[in-house]
Amino acid sequence: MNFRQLRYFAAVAEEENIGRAALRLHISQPPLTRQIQQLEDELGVKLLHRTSKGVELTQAGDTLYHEARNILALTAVATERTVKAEQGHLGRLDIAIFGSAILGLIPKTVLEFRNAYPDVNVVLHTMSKPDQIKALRRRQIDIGFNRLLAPHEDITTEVILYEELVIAVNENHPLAKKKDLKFTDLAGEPLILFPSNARPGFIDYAIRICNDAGFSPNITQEVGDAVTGVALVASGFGISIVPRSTTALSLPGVIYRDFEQNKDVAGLDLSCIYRTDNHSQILHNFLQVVRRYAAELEKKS
Amino acid sequence: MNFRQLRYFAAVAEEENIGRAALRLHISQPPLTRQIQQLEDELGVKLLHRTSKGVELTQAGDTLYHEARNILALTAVATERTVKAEQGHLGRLDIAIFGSAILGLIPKTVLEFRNAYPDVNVVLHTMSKPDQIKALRRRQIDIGFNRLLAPHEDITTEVILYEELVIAVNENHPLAKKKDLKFTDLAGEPLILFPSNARPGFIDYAIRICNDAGFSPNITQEVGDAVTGVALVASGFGISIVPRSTTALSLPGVIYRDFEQNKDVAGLDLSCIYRTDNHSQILHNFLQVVRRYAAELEKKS
DNA sequence: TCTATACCATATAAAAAAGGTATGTATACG
DNA sequence: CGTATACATACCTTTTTTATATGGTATAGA
Repeated sequence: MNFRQLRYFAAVAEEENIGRAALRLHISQPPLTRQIQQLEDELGVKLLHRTSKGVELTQAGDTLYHEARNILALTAVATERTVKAEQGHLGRLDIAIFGSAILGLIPKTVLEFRNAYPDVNVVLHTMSKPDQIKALRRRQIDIGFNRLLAPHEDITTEVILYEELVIAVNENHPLAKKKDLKFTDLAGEPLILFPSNARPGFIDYAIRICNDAGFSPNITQEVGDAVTGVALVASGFGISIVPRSTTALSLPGVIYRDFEQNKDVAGLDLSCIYRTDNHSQILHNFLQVVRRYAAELEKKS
Repeated sequence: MNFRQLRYFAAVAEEENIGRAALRLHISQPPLTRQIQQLEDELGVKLLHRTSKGVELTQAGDTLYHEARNILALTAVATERTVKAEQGHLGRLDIAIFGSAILGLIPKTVLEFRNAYPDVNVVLHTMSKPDQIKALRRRQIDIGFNRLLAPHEDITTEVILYEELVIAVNENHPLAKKKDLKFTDLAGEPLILFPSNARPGFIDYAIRICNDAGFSPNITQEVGDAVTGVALVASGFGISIVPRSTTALSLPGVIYRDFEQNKDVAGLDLSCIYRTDNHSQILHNFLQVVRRYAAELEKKS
């Protein structure tokens, strides 16, 4: 059995007349007769009653006709889906994010991507930095988002955006009133930093930039994620340095303040990582959405 | 696209190696390479990444692989179902019955047929005699059951069984005590007959056989079906003549009595009708079940 | 760095399949 | 009783598919 025979048979079934079906198929009548005969021989089943005015389906023929329509329709869908898959409109994208990355760019990007590519199944995984690298190599994820990423041989690191650091203080804290906030004003202040569960991370980076500024930070608390950290600021446990995207999280009593001459204060990257040898069109499409969205953010600021 | 290409591609996808797949398919490697290339060209889609150790599926290739498996499986099922349909194991059978035929042979036959041919969809239609003929001609039904059928040119009438007539009387009625019941004993008795909604029917037949016996029947009541008729007998409205199969219906106060020398009293056929040109295997299989069951009944009596 | 090996790709000739034309056969219809 | 219509068959041509032989490329090991 082959597609041609099914296609031919469906035409004959619909026309109930071999000659007319042949006309419709743009072939002559004898080859069509032969193809139907071959189909019957191969199945060992009479599909048509030959009458003087044409043919009519036997019960077996009727059954096969419905099956054939089904198969032919499915085949059309199959090619369609294959082409869609090639264009990155169909498939699956596994994205790794880190805890506090739920804020800001990532959720909006993912949302936009899902709208643009509704047939791509997007799966989000929360993963630490080293786990993201491992999962990429194991091909468990296609792309990961993180900060302060070290370069790897087989993995491309692409900086999506650079975020300035801002300070989160309780509204009752003296620094909340002070203008022209400088980085060195943090000396001696009780610092709350996150995340504490991925090393090397923001904390190590914060220590380094404090040292560069000429003082040792007084880290009183390490927490796992931004929400907890800012919550502690709200409760008056101390102050915190956070990337600007965290300001999307507004808690009562918490005030975010820019540093004076922010350009001089070191900022923080948000990067994504993916296997350099991953030429998936889906990944490519997703990266385009990310880049476009990041460029928009850049323009606004 | 054709089945061969899908079959070949599925093998390549599973082996991840064209040479090995060719071995499995019992063809040499170059034609397989070419078939895959043609498939790719036709779809305009790269299905495989060629590597040094073999091939691996692209996202499009993976998509097509799953579709291909689906189509191939469906095709196998299609041939299976077509053969089953030819053997009368798959399809639909529309049966027409008349009101009181719910008793006796028909339900048991249908049940047995459904057990033997579970993939045949049996649909029962309640229909009067002329409607059955019409529905047969319109191919709305495949077979009808009825009594006292006139012959038709295009329709085969097959007597399934011949039922003797018995009398249904109330236990308090004088005839209930009388032995050696003769047909002429019915003269003057109030008769309840059915069905009243299909002419010519049993009623006309009853009038005729009474006339033949030398008296005019005293028909006091015509009702639509056996259940109502026998219920009236139970209530003492009169007596009734019924085919023996009706005795399956036992109501309090109703006694069924045979006629003496029953052979002489005319009986009643139960026949089935079907289009003479209907060579459906399903119908054939159903008729076999009916005949076997009728033969069993015959043997018992 | 060279060679052996294991792949996939290409070229060509033979075999198989599909298509076309002409003709045959059966049935309905005027 | 001939004509028209529809499917079947015979025979030849064209296209498609396969196998064999050969070439090219990347990897592994000496």
